[in-house]
Amino acid sequence: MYTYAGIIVNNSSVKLDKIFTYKVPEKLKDKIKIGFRVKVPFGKGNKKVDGFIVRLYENILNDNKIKDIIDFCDDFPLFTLKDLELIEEMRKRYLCTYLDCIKMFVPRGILKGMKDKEENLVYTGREPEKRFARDPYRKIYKLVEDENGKHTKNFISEKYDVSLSSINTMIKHGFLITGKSVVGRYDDRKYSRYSKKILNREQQLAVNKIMNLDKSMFLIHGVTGSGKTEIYMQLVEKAMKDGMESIILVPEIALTPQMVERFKGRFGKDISVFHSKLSDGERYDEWMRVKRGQVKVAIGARSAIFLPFENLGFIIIDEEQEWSYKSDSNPKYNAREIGEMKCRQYGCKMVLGSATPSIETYYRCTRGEIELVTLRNRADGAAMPKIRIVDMREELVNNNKSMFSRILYKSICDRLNRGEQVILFLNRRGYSTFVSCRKCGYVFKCNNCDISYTYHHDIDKLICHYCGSRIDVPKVCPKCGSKYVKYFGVGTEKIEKLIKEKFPGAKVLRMDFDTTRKKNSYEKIYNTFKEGRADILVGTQMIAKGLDFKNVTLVGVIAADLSINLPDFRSAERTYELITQVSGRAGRGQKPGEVIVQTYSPENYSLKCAAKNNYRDFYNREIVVRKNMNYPPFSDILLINVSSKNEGILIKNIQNVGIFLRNILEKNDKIKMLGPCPCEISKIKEYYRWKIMIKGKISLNMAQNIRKIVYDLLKDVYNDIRVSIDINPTNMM
DNA sequence: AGCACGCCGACT
DNA sequence: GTCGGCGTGCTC
Repeated sequence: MYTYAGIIVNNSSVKLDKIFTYKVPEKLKDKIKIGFRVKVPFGKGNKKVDGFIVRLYENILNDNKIKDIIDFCDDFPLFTLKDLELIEEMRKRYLCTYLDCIKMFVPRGILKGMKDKEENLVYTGREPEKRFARDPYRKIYKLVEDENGKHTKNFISEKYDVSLSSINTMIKHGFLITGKSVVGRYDDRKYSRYSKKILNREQQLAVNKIMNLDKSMFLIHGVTGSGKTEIYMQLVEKAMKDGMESIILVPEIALTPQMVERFKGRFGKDISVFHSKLSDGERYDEWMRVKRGQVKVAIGARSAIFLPFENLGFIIIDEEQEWSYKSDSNPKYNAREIGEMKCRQYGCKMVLGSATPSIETYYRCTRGEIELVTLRNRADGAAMPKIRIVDMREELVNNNKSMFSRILYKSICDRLNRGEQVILFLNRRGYSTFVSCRKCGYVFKCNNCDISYTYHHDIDKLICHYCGSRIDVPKVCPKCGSKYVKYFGVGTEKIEKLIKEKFPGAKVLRMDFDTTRKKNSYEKIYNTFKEGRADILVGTQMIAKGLDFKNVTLVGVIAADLSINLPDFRSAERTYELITQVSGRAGRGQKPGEVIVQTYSPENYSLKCAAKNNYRDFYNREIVVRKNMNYPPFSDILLINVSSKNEGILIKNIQNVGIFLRNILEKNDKIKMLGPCPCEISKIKEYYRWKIMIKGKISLNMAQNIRKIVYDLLKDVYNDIRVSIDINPTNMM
């Protein structure tokens, strides 16, 4: 019998991140368990707040000051003992609060007091008689009889165009009966069957290896189009036959209708789909379906890793290198790492898949921690596209100052003549990426951010891509008054315009943040291009992944240098990935594909290796760089970011934190501290930003200490300074 | 985070 | 002599 319980209060303050002890009243004693949400009196006013049970004690040392739990909030615990283990581990590892972690395991709907959705459904009663034995009553009675207890009266009235008042009359006389029942909020429309495919030899070997080898982690390294999805599906199916459940994680962007269709088409009602567009209610329902054991498979973005399965067989993470698996708000978890923790807990297998694995994961393969499974061929036997690197410096020498190399220009002409489609990729939206004065060099910058304005031609305004502020285009330089205001740098909008000028006969579409803002505009552009109603698609990052157009035979990368030159140790890895991914958009049908990559640094090894489609070569070069520079996977990086509207207070305090940390870290020669220094983007939305980077083998304890020091030193300026501490962030800026 | 306590100035 | 300003500190 437990008499006392340790509780985490539902209040997100860092200062309340501790376990409070409460007394369990007699009436709850026999039912109390870890994971229950309870109502407790809290604070001087004994305000009723929610709390989560994380400890149970038979006795405690002294119980003065201790208050009683009022009651349970739900009739079942919201998380299990295993979940609690994970919560504790996450709190340590991701340097956040208990509550931050607990919230990942509990759908928001429950905390908001949502319940199952109930509706008054209509059933048949006794048959209409006497003056009611005629239409419309008989007709309505028949309609209801056909789908007894399936619909609400409003639905019937709308669908079959009968009057609501007739239905009400029938209910009044007992010809129809209404009854409350629980209805799902999830979409239960039927999907056309997506039938099982026969695996080729390579795929079959992969499935066998994963099923039979006594290892828990696997990486499927397969070229784009090698049929990884079918492998996942067959693994999941095998697990289902053994009564085991599976989670499949995909990057948010990949949760396209096509992907969902495939999985629903194969697994029907047994699968639950999670994506960021679900409402709280839909999310709640899907979570409950998992909790009640009604679904065996879930596919979703990173947060789906927390679904309450209890009998896991597989955790599958597609495109494992994707940064979107790492959360950028607390808890700053990486779903890959959570997957690994769950694997240990449940003894299940984890399967990572990628055409361009992260350096960290591949390194672990070479060390035998993860079993490598390689797929060398495309499932349908199609050839990989040919990638050509074009040196833009030579174009300049040959007096070609345009954005298009001669070969790209000629290739586009070819495709247009043959009626094939072209994709042009440029990772920058807008028209001109900066505007400056030719006389004094003044660059137009946003007042709220340390970012130059981007000129957008279609609305004829300057826009800040960080805070969204927009201003009219100045006619004269605000600094020197000259009229020589000029536009530099090229974005997708300008590429679209240039293409229209150079190829007046071609139909051009643009897909970027600006053209897909409206609902369904993404699908619209996608379908227009897919159905061949356009010849050239210009786009940003957005078009790099997943899109499958059979008639695209040419992909042009306008400026590969953009991603090469980012101030981030992962820029080479990202460049390799990007080039490989955009290349994957070419030649997906019968006709072979070609890729043209324009750059000013053609000797760059990530480009060269991507062009040869040789991941091993790339990895071997990159891992040496990481080793020499002591970057992950050979070290951890702890990034402390602080921001404030008050630059003076910010600098003074971060300098102080810097001095303290340096003092402590100096003793450890395995750890290096860089900064404090302003971030690359030193101001966003009126907030000045500074950072401290700590690099080396950082133990959990060390990280915990650093966090404590930072929070202690900043506790008096808590209202003025925002702090973020991130272990192994994806974005170094 | 929120709330109470507490110690100062302005006002009935 | 009281009302209310927000600085300080605690919450089982």
